[in-house]
Amino acid sequence: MKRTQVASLNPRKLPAQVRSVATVDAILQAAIQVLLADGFEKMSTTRIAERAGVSVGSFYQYFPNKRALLAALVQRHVSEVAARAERACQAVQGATIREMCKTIVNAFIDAKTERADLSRALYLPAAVVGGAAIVKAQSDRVGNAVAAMLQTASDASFEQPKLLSLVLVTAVVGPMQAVLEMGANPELIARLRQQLTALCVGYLIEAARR
Amino acid sequence: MKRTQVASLNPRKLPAQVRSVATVDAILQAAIQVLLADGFEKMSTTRIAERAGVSVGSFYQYFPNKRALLAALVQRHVSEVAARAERACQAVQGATIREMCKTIVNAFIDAKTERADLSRALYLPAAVVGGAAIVKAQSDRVGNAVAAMLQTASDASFEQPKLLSLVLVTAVVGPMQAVLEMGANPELIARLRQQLTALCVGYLIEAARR
Amino acid sequence: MKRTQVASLNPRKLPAQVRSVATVDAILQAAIQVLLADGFEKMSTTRIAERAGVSVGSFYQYFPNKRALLAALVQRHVSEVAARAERACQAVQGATIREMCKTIVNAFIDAKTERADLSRALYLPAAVVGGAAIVKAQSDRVGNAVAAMLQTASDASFEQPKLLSLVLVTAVVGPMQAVLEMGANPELIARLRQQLTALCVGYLIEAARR
Amino acid sequence: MKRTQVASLNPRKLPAQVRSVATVDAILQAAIQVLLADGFEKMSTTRIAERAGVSVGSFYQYFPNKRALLAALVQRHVSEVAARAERACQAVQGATIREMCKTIVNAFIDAKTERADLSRALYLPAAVVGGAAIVKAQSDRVGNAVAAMLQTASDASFEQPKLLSLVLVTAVVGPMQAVLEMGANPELIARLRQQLTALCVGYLIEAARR
DNA sequence: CATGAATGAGGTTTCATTCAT
DNA sequence: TATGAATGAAACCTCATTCAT
Repeated sequence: MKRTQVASLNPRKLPAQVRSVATVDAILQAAIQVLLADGFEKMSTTRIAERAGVSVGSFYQYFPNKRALLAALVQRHVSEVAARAERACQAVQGATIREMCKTIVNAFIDAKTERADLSRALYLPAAVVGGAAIVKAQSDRVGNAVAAMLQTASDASFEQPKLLSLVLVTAVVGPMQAVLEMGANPELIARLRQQLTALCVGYLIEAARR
Repeated sequence: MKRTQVASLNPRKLPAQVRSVATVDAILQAAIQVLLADGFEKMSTTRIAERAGVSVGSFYQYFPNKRALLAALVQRHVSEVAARAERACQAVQGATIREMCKTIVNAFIDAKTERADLSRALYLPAAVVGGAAIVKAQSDRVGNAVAAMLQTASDASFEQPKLLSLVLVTAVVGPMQAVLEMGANPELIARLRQQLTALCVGYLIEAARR
Repeated sequence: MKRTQVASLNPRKLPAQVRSVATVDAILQAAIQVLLADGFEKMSTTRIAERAGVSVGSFYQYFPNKRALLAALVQRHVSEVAARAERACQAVQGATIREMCKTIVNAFIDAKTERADLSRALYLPAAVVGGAAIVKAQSDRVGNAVAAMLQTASDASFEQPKLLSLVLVTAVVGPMQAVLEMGANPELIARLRQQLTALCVGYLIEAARR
Repeated sequence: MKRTQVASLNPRKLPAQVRSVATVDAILQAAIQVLLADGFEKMSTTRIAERAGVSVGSFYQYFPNKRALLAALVQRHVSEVAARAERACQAVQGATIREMCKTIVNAFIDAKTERADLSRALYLPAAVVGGAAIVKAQSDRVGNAVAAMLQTASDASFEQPKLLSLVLVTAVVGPMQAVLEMGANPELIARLRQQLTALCVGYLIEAARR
């Protein structure tokens, strides 16, 4: 992260050829491996390239700088989680509040626990890369999906669906992270599902009441 | 010729003389200034010492390494926020659930917004330093206080106060962070107070119901 | 934020391209120059790289750390002296004891005086780098050659050739070093040749007698 | 060994008072302890002072700089060994060559093995401090004693006793060091006594013959 | 396009030495 | 005299990035 920070984070060129796609993918995979195996501090461009089986030069053919790689990494992960949540939202249109909450909480927990290690490991890269923005974008995306879903609830209606969704989505992350940090044993996860559902349901009821 | 580096994060030497205390304090203050003004990446020990008006040598007289300083910084901040929350909890023993939630949410938001910039800026140091542990410790502390408070609620009783408190405390952080990230304008903060209170109240009611 | 340092003394990368070979060589030469001109204490990696006309980065591309360079330096020197002695031993197979002693003493003195300055200067690096091991290895090598040679002596036979050789080889170093330290004028060197030969011959006769 | 190297190596003041003597001694002892326990690289003035139970300031009251301490350390050790050898020489005036050699070799080996660890550990300090000079001085001292002894030999007479003594004294060190490095087990030491005696006797006979 | 040797600013940390108290 | 906080030059080493081949 030493020299210039000016360069944009967009990929330097669109991988038109098949080989390019493969290379980019190899680099991203290698980055994850290095991150998980050696930690963020040891995650150097050289090491990543080595692990990916390409030269550092090639690395810079596909990413303008290291930040861009980190951003891509975070982007990919976050947006996959978001996509899942989105799908879950669409699947329960028209259901009851409780049904809705149960569904998306489960989707979220499943997505997170499946790649719990990566999730934790990406914490630092996200922070470095200004992940807030990326996370924000995806949160909004999920927020929109949630808002849309809430509008269809069979047993309640809401006045400020946008704000509600934001709170809902961000509130759920903290407890999840905490439990992941505590070691994520199945029994604890199970209780977390109940509690997060209760958190969401309770909030929505309380918010709807006014 | 380098030397081995075991080095705990504990302070290298407890400041005995008056001069020492001043030095340590100057270093901590300078660290915060540098972090806020130049950002985490530029936060080098040299620069901190310079800003503090002491030599690098003095820095290392009191901190075994850079991590230790970061840890101290995070520790100080987090534990002050925790202390506030703790005091708020004790102040509303015996009140209603709604009263309790309103009080601690406000205390939390006040503590965070007062030093909003620092709060945001410490995010990355915390991540680097394994802040999870520090945050966990303080969360537990607040969690205990919250649990104790909940036991005295005049209008409800709870079966798993520990788990409830954990979820409560960690759930509140995300929305706060998100709003801080969005620029923390007063109007938004005001709405956040309502929503977080609703979140907590709703959760507690929902949890008590079973 | 430092990283752990395990780092063996083995070269970090084997120079493949022509350019690399030149770089490594330039570094080794520069190291010797700095050692001789400025002394061991002033022999920093920066200074060496500077003198070699390369960047510090290049230095660390080929040597994992400073110790490794020192080790390489000592290794090269010691093993060249050893090689010479070895060749001398093979050249006088079957001769008389006196002939043998004269030959290897001369070979040893020649090798040492030719690069007398380097020999003296490498004393400290060797000590720092645990040169004992390197020297030991090469001593053994010479010892073996000497032992083999002794077995072919036309006028004597020995019972413990290994032990004899060890003593012989190590005994010869001290007086040599002492004379080097005294300024190594030709007249003194000449007398040293006689005395060391006498030392060796006398020892062998005395040892054979039993 | 950082700053000025100009300052003399002589003690800054003669310890006139008893307390002073005790302090100097404590420092020297502490230095040895640190050297043996932590190694030369970790042997800092601060650590030595700490171990000695005095402040760094006091350290510099008694030694003008670190080199002076090292020099004193080496001096003390080497001169004690020399004194022993000297006494041994005087004790065998008028004896036969073989008797003489046996005696001084034993004296030397005894002195060295008694403090074998210290002997090895002082190797590096000696090199750093220009121990050559110190060792030279003591070697000369021993050389003189040996020369004087040789003059009284009952069964031989020598033409160049000074040169002979120098070679004798320095020749004996190498094998000793080698054996110490190999682990110094008693059986090996015993054989070393024989071999070194043979080395000396053989040399003297050979030298006397001409 | 790929390679990987080269770069060098800059980071962290040590430690001999001084001097105000 | 003793203390130990403070100093700061300088050492080692890393790693994102470039560019000649």
